[in-house]
Amino acid sequence: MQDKEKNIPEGNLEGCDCSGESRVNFIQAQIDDDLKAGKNEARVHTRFPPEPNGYLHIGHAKSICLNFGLAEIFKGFCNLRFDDTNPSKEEVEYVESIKEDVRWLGFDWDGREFFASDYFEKLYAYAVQLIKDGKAYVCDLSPEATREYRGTLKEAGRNSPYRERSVAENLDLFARMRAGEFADGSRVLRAKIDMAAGNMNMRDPVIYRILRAHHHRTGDAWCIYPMYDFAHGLSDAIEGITHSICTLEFEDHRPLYDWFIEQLPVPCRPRQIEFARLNLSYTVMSKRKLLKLVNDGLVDGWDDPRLPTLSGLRRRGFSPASIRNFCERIGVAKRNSMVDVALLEHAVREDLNRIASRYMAVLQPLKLIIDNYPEGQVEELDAVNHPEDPAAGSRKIPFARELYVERDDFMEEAPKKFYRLTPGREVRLRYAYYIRCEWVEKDAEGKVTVLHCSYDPQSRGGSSADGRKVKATLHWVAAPTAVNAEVRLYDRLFSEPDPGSEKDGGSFTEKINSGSLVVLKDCKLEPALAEVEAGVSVQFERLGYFIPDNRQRPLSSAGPVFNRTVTLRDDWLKSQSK
RNA sequence: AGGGGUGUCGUCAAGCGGCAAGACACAGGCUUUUGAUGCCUGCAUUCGUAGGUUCGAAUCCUACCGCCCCUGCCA
Repeated sequence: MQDKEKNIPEGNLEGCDCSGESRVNFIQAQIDDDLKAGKNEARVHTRFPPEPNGYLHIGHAKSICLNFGLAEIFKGFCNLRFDDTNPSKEEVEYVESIKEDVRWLGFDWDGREFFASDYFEKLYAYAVQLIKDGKAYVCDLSPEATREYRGTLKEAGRNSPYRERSVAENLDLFARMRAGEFADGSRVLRAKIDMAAGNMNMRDPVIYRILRAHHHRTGDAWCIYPMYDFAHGLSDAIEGITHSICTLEFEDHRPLYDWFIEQLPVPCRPRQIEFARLNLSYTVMSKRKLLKLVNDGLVDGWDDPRLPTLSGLRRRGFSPASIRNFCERIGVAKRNSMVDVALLEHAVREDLNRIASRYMAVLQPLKLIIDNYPEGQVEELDAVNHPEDPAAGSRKIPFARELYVERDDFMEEAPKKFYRLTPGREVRLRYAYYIRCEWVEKDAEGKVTVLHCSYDPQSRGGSSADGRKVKATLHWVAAPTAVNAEVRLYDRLFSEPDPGSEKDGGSFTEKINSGSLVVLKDCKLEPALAEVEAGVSVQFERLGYFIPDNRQRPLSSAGPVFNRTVTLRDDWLKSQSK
């Protein structure tokens, strides 16, 4: 480890958080090599290049953290560039949501906001240059014919009959394509490379197609649009990008990426490096599947708290820091893998445990009456807001003769390991008193409706005068001052680790976890919870982390609505399910 | 005539010829007015398999096996 640190160039040590706990990933190692070789003036400039055709998800977060992180580590820059070369799928709504999500995650592109469409004119000029150099030609083959001529994975393709058109004719035809003289799909501009290449991407790839669609930025100025392979690398070059980080499926495109850069007089020679995209267990990540869930009404929009979209995670209560930490921990490599959601859950708990104030809320209320407590009396008890952070201060909570406690905290016939409330047993009400269950009221079906208890006035605050111990501490809410609320309990959207795999035949929508959303309407909150501001995570003691739903109208008379981000770890529950 | 990748603990992931980091998960224990948090302990004699080179191999060589990606005028 000592030796390793010595190998890091002086200038990069500062600001590099490879000071011991985290190590360089393979991309950082490759960038180090490029820096040592003095490539691109020893600059590091990356970019995050989303196509504005959908919402960002946690897989994008991995890429965002990687690209912006690399720029920070190497003291370079990271651009935000929208890859908007296909107007038939892209919309402004998406560019806005993408910007909001990147900002929310905590990254700042500092004005370096670009669009591939900004370069349409330059890209067109590059294409003309290729034609002049005899490296591109206009092809009249239909889409079907093009496919047929391309050959198969095992057989070489055949040259297009239009491959040997003269430069003059190609120039004329390409200009007329732009001028709108030809129908959509009737002609394309193709790079002249090698129809026998083992790599399909090199079999004279299409670089411009005719497409009459309204573009969100250029309007109807163009009826021809560049393809990804042509536009992406050249946009990188135009922006002075040094390292173009993308996912594994583009590995096969790298020779083409390099080919365009080599053929044209570009200002910079970026290097494409691929890494494995993120797969998370118990969820789906593909845009197609997410879109289906949204369109089929299987979830409540793109920001449904069960979705791995950044807007969904935000609504669910995941903090930006927890997502960044998660992305840090999963690492970056080239092997396909599936990360356990438990790691994401761990990351939120870790962050929220640190920052969330504690409150008491009863989700499934069971009435509890303290028979020896003065009728009509209400007193204020002190409660700390955060047991590990004195600076968080304390608050008063009202206590009264009638309370609500959690249904799960009482069992008439308790198993040996259950040490919460049961007839005859004494437990502590957090920050309040020791109470003992004396008897229970039941309804006609035998369901317990009210717990009658006695309390020890000497135990005010939660500790007894004689020092006797009690095994359990329960959370509670005073009935007279309880705030009614709706609480939504979220769980993993799918019941299988890899719902996206189609190996078992079934559609992923059949694997939806029917218990992924449970809505509780008669929850009782301590008064202070009515004041929690939007976007602020809190802990309901002994239950989990919650956040006010961000779609609820502020003045709703129905009372607050909270979303459960994640439960607290629960060894008792765990031991029960075994 | 195919091309490109990749195989290290249940899940991620370091490792780059000198004797298998770390995290999550899991299992125990201590502390605790949250069965939370925190703390401690355990958890790969072995690196897809088989050969070879070497004093020494997860690291080098050879062969085999598995898995992923590629035949959009999508990105």
